Amino acid sequence: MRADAQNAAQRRTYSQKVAQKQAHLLKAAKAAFAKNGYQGLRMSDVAKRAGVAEGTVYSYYASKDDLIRALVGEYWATLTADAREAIKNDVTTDARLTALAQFHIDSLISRYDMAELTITLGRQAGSAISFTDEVRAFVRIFDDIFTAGQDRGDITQEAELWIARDLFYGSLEYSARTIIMRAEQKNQRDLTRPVVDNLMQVFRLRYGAPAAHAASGLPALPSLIDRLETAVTLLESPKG
Amino acid sequence: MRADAQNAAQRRTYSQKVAQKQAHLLKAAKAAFAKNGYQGLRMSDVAKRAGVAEGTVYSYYASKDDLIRALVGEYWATLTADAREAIKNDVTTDARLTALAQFHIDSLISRYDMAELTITLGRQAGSAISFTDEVRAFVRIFDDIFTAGQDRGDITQEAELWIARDLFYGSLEYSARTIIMRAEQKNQRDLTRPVVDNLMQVFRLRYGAPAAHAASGLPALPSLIDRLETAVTLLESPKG
DNA sequence: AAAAATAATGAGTCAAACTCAAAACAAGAT
DNA sequence: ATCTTGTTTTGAGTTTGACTCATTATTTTT
Repeated sequence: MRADAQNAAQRRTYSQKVAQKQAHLLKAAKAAFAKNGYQGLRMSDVAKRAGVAEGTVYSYYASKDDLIRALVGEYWATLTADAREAIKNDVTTDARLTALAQFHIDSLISRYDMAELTITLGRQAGSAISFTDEVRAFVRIFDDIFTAGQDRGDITQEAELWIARDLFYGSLEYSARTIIMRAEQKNQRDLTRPVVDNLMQVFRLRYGAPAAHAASGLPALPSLIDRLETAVTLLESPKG
Repeated sequence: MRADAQNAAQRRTYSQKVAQKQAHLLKAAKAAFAKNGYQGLRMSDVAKRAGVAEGTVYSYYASKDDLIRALVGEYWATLTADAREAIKNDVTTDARLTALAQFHIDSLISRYDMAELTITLGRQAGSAISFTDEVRAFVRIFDDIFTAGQDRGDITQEAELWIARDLFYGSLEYSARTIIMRAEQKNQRDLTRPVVDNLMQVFRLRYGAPAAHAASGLPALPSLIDRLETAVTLLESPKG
């Protein structure tokens, strides 16, 4: 089996341990990467850790980048599963988004290198950024909650999904970076909480999630404003 | 002069063209980088473009990373100057933030590779992210507008600067990425505008910028809400 | 114009990704 | 069981490209 893992995985005859071997190599790569990062990862080290010759690694992954890409893909796949798990007990749109935000910023902080690599690898050869299916699957978690929220009437219809999504993930990622830079902090939850709170506050204000009132103590917009302004107009009119 | 540009620049005697030479090399590096990116940049290519031997490059920049770092630093320095230029005609907090947002997302789209590199380089050797002074100077533009806005009463006092900043830059950076991915678009302004509009809307809602009403047509919060609720309470009370 | 200090040069070193011909192995076929 | 054929593994060798350093060229000082 040379260089094309996809095809090999589908072949019926001969040893069918390809997937297993790949997973084994990936595990070795994971350890090697964790130790030294992307630049510091040596293919020879991966081979040694996996207990195979260097050439063998290349028959499963065509290049170092290919290997790292698989690593990143696996990371996102796990992340997606974990994120879905993390939000599954929450029923309201608001609570689900909050749980997702908290989960995401925590994950980012613990493995920021992965998020970074995701971006870096995308650009490598060609000029345009391209994400793997795994990343798309992760992003879809937000999309699902958001559009479901729209269907339920928790979220304003006029919202542009992609912009809301970028606001959500973008701010969390940036804040994760900021928090990592202030490395001293022991209890990082003290820093992530305000970030999540602020983001959710913003979401409630901008994208209106009436269902969330009780929990947040914030007024729902814009319905409340409409009610108030109507009332005030009456109050302020000569007639009284 | 060997490997330590800082010291050399301070020396009085001998040829004082060091800074000039460095700039010349940087220009060559810029061209080489623009063509092939970080991985694709060859030190030999830089030398050839600058019309010097490869060893000479190393006497001005100790390593490839060092050279790239200088490149990124110069990019941010220019960006900072341009950004300050772009906002200098706007006087209100709201208009200044809008101008900065629009400028930033446009810049990101035209040179996304630089923003990317900034993050990548930070992590390189050590484990913690570290930004250059140039990046800090750029970030400070937002901080200056924001704190000045707080002083003027345009922005709510309780706002946490760093969280607001991350929301601002984070969402813009993410959206820039999204827009780049949809490469077909000719007139990208059609895509950046809604992003900026949405972000500013969010900022007005969350951080309250009363000065912006007229322009946006949006009510200022929370002061308006307070006023309205007081009025409605009166209206709704038995007394009338 | 000789000596001293500094800078530029490029052939050479070295590390690490990647290749490939040969060896080892597995699965039928006889 | 043994042979044949197809598959996988191997690791010595190639290649690439960052980086070094003894030598040469240039500039400044005396």
